[in-house]
Amino acid sequence: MHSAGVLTIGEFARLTHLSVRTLRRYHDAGLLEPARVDPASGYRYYTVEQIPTAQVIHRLRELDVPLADVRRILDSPDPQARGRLVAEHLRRLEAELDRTRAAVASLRRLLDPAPAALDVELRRVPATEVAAVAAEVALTDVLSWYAGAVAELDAAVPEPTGPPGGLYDDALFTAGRGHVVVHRPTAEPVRAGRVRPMTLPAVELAVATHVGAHDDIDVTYGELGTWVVGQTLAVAGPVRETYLVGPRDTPDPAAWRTEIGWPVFRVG
Amino acid sequence: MHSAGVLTIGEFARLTHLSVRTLRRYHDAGLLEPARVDPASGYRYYTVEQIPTAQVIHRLRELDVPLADVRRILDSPDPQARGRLVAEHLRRLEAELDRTRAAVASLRRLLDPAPAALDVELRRVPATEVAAVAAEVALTDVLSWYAGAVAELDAAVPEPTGPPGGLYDDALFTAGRGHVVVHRPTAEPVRAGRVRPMTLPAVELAVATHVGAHDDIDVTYGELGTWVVGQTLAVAGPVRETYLVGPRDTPDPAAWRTEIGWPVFRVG
DNA sequence: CCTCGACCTTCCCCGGGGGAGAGGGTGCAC
DNA sequence: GTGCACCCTCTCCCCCGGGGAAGGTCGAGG
Repeated sequence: MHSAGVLTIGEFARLTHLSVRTLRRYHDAGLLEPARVDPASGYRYYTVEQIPTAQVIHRLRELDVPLADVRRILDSPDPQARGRLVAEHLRRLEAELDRTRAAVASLRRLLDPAPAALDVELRRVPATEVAAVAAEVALTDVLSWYAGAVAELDAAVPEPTGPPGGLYDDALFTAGRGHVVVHRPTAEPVRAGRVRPMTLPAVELAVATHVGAHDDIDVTYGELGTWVVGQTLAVAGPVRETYLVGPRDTPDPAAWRTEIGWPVFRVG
Repeated sequence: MHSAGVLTIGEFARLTHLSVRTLRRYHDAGLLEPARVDPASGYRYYTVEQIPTAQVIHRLRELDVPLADVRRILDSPDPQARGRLVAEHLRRLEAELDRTRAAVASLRRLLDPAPAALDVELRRVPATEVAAVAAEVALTDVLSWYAGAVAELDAAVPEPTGPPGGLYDDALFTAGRGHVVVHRPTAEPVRAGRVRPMTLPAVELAVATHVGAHDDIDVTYGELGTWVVGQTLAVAGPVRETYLVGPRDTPDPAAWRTEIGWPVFRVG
């Protein structure tokens, strides 16, 4: 069984620096079909022409591309489609890198004692008429969903009477998905596309303003919660955020200001 | 049960944006002990003072720090020790980022058609006397092990008669760990520390030279293997690498030259 | 023919959770 | 008193990309 260019799985493994185990798995997953499988013995035979494919798979796996996506990339017929899929994964890597950087920065701030006290205000808010887009959203999708919803909202609301805001169900954070509303206050009811008129009920809010990008926002949530509990109050979602200064206003995250309003009620 | 500052697990989850499930898991793992556990009901009670700890854990998990390491970080008493552990993880992240960058660059090269043909030479090599450091090494540790071994070797060998080289067992790549030897040719036997005299046996080698950093080296291995198979030869490890130009010579990876010699034998 | 290595399949394990469901206790409002 | 939201424990199963081991079969060489 040594015709020229035909390799057993072990030889192929040595030439590609993949393990035999991994090659079998790639076969089962439909990623790298052996050139021939002996029907009697089940032996897998590979050819040298498959080495470059194996190397591409190897690189994609080093980039943590899931096997299913690797298959899609390899199956896409023309190089352009392939390039698009790869580029999309690279964008995903970039985004993850941004998140990592943000977590590192936030961790440094958490470990350095940052005693800056938070201003918290108790505010009674009347019922408000808004134009809103609402949906059940997963936590991982909330940023992209928000981008689309706010764009549609901006297009539909000609003269908003205040900055945009959002309502976030507790379950979004504790269960990973929940009801989310993005809204802008309006004088007239607006109904277009996904946009619907909506009345935000009157509530009593504990309000604090978060300064900076949102990577740290749970810290402000924690401080706000600490204050609320210290006042013998309790929180009762959904929480309201108001984007006083956001990416629409300035590209510098350090200048962003987000008002967090947590509905409270008295305990005991 | 609503004394000021004491929270049920659900309330604590809302304040920290962690799931109830995860908080229970962190308790079981000894990461975040509730301030009080009711012996009758088993209810976990947390205090607002624990919020910052929960946030640090959250950040570390965002950085993929394993729970066991998170525990070590939290358990380390003084802030300096903590900072060291965190810094160590950040270094690990940096290293991974480097690997990711290398994989991206290599992937681009693989997807662009790079037809540059490889020069392969069949060479009969006589037995050679060398000074060597050998060990059983895991693939993940090979770079750091190599750095230490080559430093010791350089210190022990006053007048090497050629560039440094390495021997790598097949199992290193296919099983993740294997026998590795780093050596330099010498006129006189050298024995110091881990350094031992050794005779490299005479073999017939298929030799190719890899140009550039080692992130791509498996591509050259694949091309060399393709050539060998095309000559109706077969490879038989361990493979030999000779570092003609390496990091010791120039910091520019593009100028590095690594000779790869694969022992071959005739088939059929 | 026998042995040995290479190959085959199948099953369990890892980590850090998510999800579901059973079976029961707790605390608060109506 | 009753409903209901919340909490408890416990048990299984799932995700992913492998690693490892068990036990069987194949092929080549002496």
